[in-house]
Amino acid sequence: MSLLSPRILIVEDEPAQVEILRFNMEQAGYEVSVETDGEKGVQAALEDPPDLILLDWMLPNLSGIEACRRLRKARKTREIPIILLTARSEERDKIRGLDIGADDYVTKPYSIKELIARVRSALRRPTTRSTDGKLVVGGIEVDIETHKARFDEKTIHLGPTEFRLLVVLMQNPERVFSRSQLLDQAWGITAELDTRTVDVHIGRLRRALARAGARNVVRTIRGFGYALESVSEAAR
Amino acid sequence: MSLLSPRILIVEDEPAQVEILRFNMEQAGYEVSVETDGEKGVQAALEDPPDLILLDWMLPNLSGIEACRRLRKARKTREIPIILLTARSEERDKIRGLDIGADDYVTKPYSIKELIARVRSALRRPTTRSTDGKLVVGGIEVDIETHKARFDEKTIHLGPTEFRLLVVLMQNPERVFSRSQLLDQAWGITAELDTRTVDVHIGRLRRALARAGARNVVRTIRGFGYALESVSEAAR
DNA sequence: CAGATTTATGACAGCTACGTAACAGTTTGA
DNA sequence: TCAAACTGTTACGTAGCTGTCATAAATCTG
Repeated sequence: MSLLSPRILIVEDEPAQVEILRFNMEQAGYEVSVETDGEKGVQAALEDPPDLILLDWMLPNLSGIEACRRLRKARKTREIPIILLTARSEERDKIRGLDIGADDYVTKPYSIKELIARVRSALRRPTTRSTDGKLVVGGIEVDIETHKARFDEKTIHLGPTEFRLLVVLMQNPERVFSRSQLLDQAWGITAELDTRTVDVHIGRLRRALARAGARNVVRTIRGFGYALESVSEAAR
Repeated sequence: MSLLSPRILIVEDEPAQVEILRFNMEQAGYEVSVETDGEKGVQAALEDPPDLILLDWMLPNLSGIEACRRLRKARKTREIPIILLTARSEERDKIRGLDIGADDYVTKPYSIKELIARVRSALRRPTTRSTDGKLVVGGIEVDIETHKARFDEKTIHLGPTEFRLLVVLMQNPERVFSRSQLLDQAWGITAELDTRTVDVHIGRLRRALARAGARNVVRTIRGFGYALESVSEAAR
């Protein structure tokens, strides 16, 4: 998910509806973009994938159902939660939407409160937003889902920041990260911290790893930053 | 279970709901039959026992709760998983639903995806209910049907909320849940509560577990949330 | 080698997230 | 009906995490 507020793409042709949706979603703290037909909606989603899509059922150019199907086919948009907006009179059709992979649907007239609740819930759903799975690099094992880190069967105890730092490094073993890049990825874009702070946390991470027996794992690249040693030179 | 696709009996009086449910269940690969009141529902289930029953709470003729009770009494239907569908305003009733022996409940408005997931999960349970209608993690045993929890032969006394919380955690041992996710799952997606409320209930759950001798079961992940420890790490 | 530059580390004050008790408002069950 | 049980919120103490700085150590440069 974006580090800032989640981005929602609204695909809806009726201007009045658009305004209602836009207003409420913005109120709820989301960043909103709008497309007014199915074709453009799919295009926009492919070019710059949002975190969630609110998709009207009846659309000019490309029906909601077809748009939905296309979004599910493309890799870039496959995982994005889609909530269908359908009118009551379109009852029968709307149902079919779920079959093609919408996450949820809401019937008009809908309660804004309910819609927001569903949006929030969809964004939180772990199944959609899964970077999970285990990361294994040079004897170190990190499981994001259970939030556990181990080396050689021994649990590595890490603070929140150290954990995020380790995850970032492990997602790209061997790759060199500058201090600013690490700040971006492990702290968030908005962090305005002294880059020296990274040093300190790298130090703390190293100590935690050492306590579990993993040494020489985080490599210092003088003048550039840090990287993870993917081949365990510690196992010597 | 039937040799062909599992058969689901839907007992629900609102036509719109029926259509949504029927369509989605058929899409998910189940064979569907429908009854529109409690009396007929029980009859149909007795005559030709389905593999699972989706039971609306508010029904003409015979309330969901009563239907549920009758289904649990009859030998032919005793083993059939029942999922209760309840509206949010009927919140407190739903709790009673679990007492009567429903396997699970879903509050409206529910996400279709979630409902399907629960149906699948209920059907996945082997027919040997004695072992698998129960959740067992690290010495703790929870029986959703009877609404009872035990640790080491000792009964754990839990309030309704604590019980739901424990069930959610036990359905995914080790997995880390954020406070919001726990609110979604144990309270419902429309719940608008302070996330700190979760802390308090976790505390209550811990105390209840401790009274039965189960310690260090609920792990705190600072900055993230909570998870269930599947292997007792009492050694600390 | 000396001086310059960069990194490692210990110390520390401030802060945040967590655990818990207390409480008032409800619900439940006898 | 009343007593007991349950719920969500608040307040407060505390452990542990965070970011900064000062200083030591390492590395580079000429």
